[in-house]
Amino acid sequence: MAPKLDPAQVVDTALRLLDETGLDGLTLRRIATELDVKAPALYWHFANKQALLDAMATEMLRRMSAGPVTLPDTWQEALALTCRGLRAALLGYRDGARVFSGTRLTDHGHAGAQHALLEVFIRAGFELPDAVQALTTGYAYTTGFVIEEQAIHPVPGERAPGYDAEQRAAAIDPAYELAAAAGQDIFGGFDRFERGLAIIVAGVGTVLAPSTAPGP
Amino acid sequence: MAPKLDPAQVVDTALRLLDETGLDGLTLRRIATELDVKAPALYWHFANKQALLDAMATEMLRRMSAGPVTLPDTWQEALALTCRGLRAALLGYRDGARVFSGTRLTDHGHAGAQHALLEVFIRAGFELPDAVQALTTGYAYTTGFVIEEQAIHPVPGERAPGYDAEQRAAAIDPAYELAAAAGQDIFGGFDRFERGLAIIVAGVGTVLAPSTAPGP
DNA sequence: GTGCTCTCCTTAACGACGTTAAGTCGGCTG
DNA sequence: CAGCCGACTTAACGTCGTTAAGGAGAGCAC
Repeated sequence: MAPKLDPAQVVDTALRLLDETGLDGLTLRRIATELDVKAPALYWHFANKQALLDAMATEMLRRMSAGPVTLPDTWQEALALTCRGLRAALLGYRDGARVFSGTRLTDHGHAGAQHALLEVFIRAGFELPDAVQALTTGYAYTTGFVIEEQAIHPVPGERAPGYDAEQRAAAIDPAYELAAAAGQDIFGGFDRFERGLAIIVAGVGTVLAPSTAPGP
Repeated sequence: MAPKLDPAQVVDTALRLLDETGLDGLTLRRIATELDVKAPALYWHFANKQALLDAMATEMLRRMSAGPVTLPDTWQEALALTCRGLRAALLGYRDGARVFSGTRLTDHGHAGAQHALLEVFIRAGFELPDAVQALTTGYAYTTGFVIEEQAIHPVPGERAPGYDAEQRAAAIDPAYELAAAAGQDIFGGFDRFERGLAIIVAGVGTVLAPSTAPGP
């Protein structure tokens, strides 16, 4: 008999529901109902809920890597583009960063993209460990940033309660004016992500980059 | 009657249990049992479980800030020291980063430390928004790094299954040798955190730092 | 065509969780 | 002494992830 369910479709539906309900509201029963199936049916295709979450995270990344196949020539642009892409992929789903950081990837389909990216660095004269260091630093920054970002804006546009800058400033001991004023910048809207990214790219340039003259 | 429970003691016990059980195993019933009390008693002191988690995160930070009261003079050392301290605080508890990134702080006792830190930047000639940018970039990097770190090492020393470098290399398409080899560096033990921190400090230096000569 | 097996799903249920409602019981105040 | 209130217990609700047992239908054997 033609199976009513296939894993890819389950992941699809789960990702769609994630946007509606958030990670905490994403239950197996809800997913199953949406697929017109009872909850235990999911266990035929996934060992448990975590396995489904892993598959969801993998699919999120896959959709990101599916985008631009051509990388820029300079490692600076390649690194920045990758981090922007990762951020966009995580922001593309509600609680995307939390899902992503709580899972292990279930396949290595992203190895191709990773390889291509590393090649850009190698071609620029980086040693492999340095290239890896540059990448992982960018990844850590990006995931950390987006986790905080999504804690403030669970769904883009809305704003979680308790993150209001004025309210925060009022609660802080006035003696610490700097910390209070900082809230305006922390919660303010301008593009902190891009500036942080610029910091990291520049830092890689001074700490890790080989001499600008390519080797013989 | 002398209350059997006080909130600080509850937070204490919960943090201790967190190390034993991990975040997923940390239930209200378990915490209550440890305190020789029934679970609903906790609702007298905390509105719900999230409120307790918030208090735990706050206490984690408080213990961190309780440490070194004297900051270094240079912003470079101050930034690095703060990020190292944050990492140490998060690593100090099992799933510390996950607890921390999922919560909002319940008081602003850390405002003092934040103020002092910002002052170091201001004294070095930074504009406040730039100082905040430097800090938040370091924070995002640190939390992102530690979340990944604790996903691999749930409890320091042990290692979660599925994160073995050789196993990973074997699973990757051999055509992507760079990505496979990268695993050795990703999972390898040397100090990626410090190098990433150096990248960020250097990047702040080139992107944000004012001219080295202090203004009049 | 009957019977076997394998795949894929259902029904029923278990134990644990967060949380709420109602009750209890000591100590303090009038 | 009566009454209130703070702090906790007992009982229970609904939901969750997960497991066990069973059943319907397709494909093959003979």
